[in-house]
Amino acid sequence: MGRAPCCSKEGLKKGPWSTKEDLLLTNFIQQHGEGQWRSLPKKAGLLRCGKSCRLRWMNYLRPGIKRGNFSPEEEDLIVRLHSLLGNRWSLIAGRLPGRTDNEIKNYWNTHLLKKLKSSGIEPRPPRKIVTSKKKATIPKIVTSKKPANNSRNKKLQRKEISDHNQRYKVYAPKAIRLSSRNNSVEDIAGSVSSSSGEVENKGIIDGSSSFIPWNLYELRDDFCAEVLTAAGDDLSPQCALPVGSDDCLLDKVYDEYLQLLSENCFLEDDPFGANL
DNA sequence: AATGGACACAACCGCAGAGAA
DNA sequence: GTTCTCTGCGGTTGTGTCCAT
Repeated sequence: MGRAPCCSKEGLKKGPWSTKEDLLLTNFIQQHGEGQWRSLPKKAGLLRCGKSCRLRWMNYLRPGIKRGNFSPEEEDLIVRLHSLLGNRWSLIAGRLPGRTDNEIKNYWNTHLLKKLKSSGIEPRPPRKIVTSKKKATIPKIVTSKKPANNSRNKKLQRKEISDHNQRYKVYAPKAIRLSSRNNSVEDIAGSVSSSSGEVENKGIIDGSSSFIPWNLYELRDDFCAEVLTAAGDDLSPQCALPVGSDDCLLDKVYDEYLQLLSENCFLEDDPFGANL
């Protein structure tokens, strides 16, 4: 059974938002609050899909969104958190006051990755598992930055990737949903631990062998989760810093993080052995 | 001035978890 | 237990801008 589309796409506007649309959305949310995204566009008089409205609000219009250049402290924190958490952008964003996951993700992909690579650092790639215990090389499907702009090609490409993934059982950590409904750090730690266990049983392909500062890329997720849990570090957004909070909070997070690392992430010797 | 490639970032897409029906 | 809707996530794409030629 196919999934119903989030909304009827017919007659809906796509692409960049106009000032007028922004105003309509902002006014509506100020009056009625967030939520009910599906019905919101109609009520607010917008020709947009609810998903698009939500994204626009969350990433751009929401009060307290900090825009512009990332400070060196923020950069550093992102790199460190990424080394611990991987591409869990929402978690990382939760520790950076006023920054959105989308912004951090973009910044990582466009600036930080290059920066790290130019310094000879190869951030840990997404971890993959294989069914065979023997380590294998997974051929990569490379998608060009600007693929042919036709839907048939896109479909073919997706099918290709899907087939590829099925064949090689690419392990991509699931996104952990961060809502008011769930996601205590135990949930996160649990999910990380369990997935790591699976990885351990089935073997790991670890493409990262470059030197990484702070030794963090050598950490295994489960250990990191334990470290964070043991330190009482709740990575859930409930505990995240409020958007638009005082800048000194960033320093606080940073200090807290450094302290955490100094207490737990010594890693002079690899505590996990060399069998990763 | 025109052009084309690289880059940056906003926005879109598909997937999946959670809860309601 | 099943299906559906809402919501949130990460990955990917589209497009505007910059810059070198």
